[in-house]
Amino acid sequence: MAYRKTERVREQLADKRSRILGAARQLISEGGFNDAPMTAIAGLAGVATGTVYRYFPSKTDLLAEVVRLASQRELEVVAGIVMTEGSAAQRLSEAIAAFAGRALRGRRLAYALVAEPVAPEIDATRLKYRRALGRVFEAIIDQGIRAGEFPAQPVPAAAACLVGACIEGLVGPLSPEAMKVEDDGAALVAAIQRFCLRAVTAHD
Amino acid sequence: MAYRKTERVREQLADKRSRILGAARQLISEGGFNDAPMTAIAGLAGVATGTVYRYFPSKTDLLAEVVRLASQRELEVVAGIVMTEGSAAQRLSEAIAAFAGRALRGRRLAYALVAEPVAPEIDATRLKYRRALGRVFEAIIDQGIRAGEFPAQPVPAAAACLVGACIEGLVGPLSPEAMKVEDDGAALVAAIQRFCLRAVTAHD
DNA sequence: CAAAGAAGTGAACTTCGATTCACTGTCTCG
DNA sequence: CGAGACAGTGAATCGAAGTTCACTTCTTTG
Repeated sequence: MAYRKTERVREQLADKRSRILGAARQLISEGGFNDAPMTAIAGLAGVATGTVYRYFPSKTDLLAEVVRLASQRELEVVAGIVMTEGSAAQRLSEAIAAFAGRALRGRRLAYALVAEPVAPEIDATRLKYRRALGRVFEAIIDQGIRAGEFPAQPVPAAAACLVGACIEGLVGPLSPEAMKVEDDGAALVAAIQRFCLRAVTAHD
Repeated sequence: MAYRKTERVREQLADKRSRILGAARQLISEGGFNDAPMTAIAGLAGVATGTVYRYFPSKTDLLAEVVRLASQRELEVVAGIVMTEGSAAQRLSEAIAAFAGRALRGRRLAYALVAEPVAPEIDATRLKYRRALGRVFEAIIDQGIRAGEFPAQPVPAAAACLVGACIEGLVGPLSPEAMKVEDDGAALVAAIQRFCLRAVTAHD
């Protein structure tokens, strides 16, 4: 009589959930948040609109989850680098290269993740990610100062500036309008890298 | 028979136009774009909703004009500094201080101007302003390099990084959530200033 | 297999704010 | 003044999503 979910069903549900998330992510990657209405997401995922609401209480929740997952991934990559061996300068350099490089590869999504207009509630998730990225930079700067590699400096402010320099250095090329020009990604990343290193390593 | 606008009428019209712009600007300054629906703008300006459409073809146009005017003003201040006497480093320092200081004073508006979620069309206007700010920085860096003050460096990238550093260094404190904490504005501006100067003046 | 419970459906509903427009008020000029 | 033209009004309209829900389809269990 009672209906117990079997393991197979449980998997199908999890599957469908990630299909929906994947569809949303793809639409956002291609056309930004504006090109991801519920009907389109549902359509791409191969389910009816109503079904989406069995998995996510609202569109905001769904989008926030997409942002959270994508951001989390980026953060992990950068944070992983902080833990490696090497001088602070080296690791900072690598972290920036990783962040910028990945952003350049997945341009549209990166733009949505860091810069595109969205609802405040989703923006909060995005902001959290920025802060986390900031903390990663803070950690490296802190280590650099203590190791005598970097001069003393206000760490949170410097970290925020680093985040900003990376993002804006990319948002120019990232922004939808500018995306037509196929610029030299490697050179751009290198320029940003050097800019950031000079900023934290130089003495006033 | 014909109806020629007299000078007085012409003035009244221009007046009403700027009253509407002012109302929109005020609402945006207080609560961001979301707190500025047409009815509220019209109400604050003391006209009917329909009247607004005699002055602006659409809400987008109205908001874009507000952004344009506000941005223009900021740009003028910064650009004015480039033209003054003094070393490139000095002027860069002053330009940053002016930009950051003004932004900190008019926080909510500054946030709306640089970071708040908006319609793509308005975003384009905002982007234009960022680019213009970038060009100002480019000019200073260029002069610094030619004067031998700064080392050679990719100028557009460096300028973009400067813009980003300034904005992000502020958006942390600017963002609506963080606005409760009353931090030390002067210290923050000083930190950003030094960060930026180190970045452009130091040798690799 | 039949019943019960869960998942899926998508058309209809709701909301919300931009935009319109038929009408009224105001001004210029002969 | 009176006609013609412009300005102002705000309730009604419209459009665009997000969300709901009565109904269908599928899955499990006795």
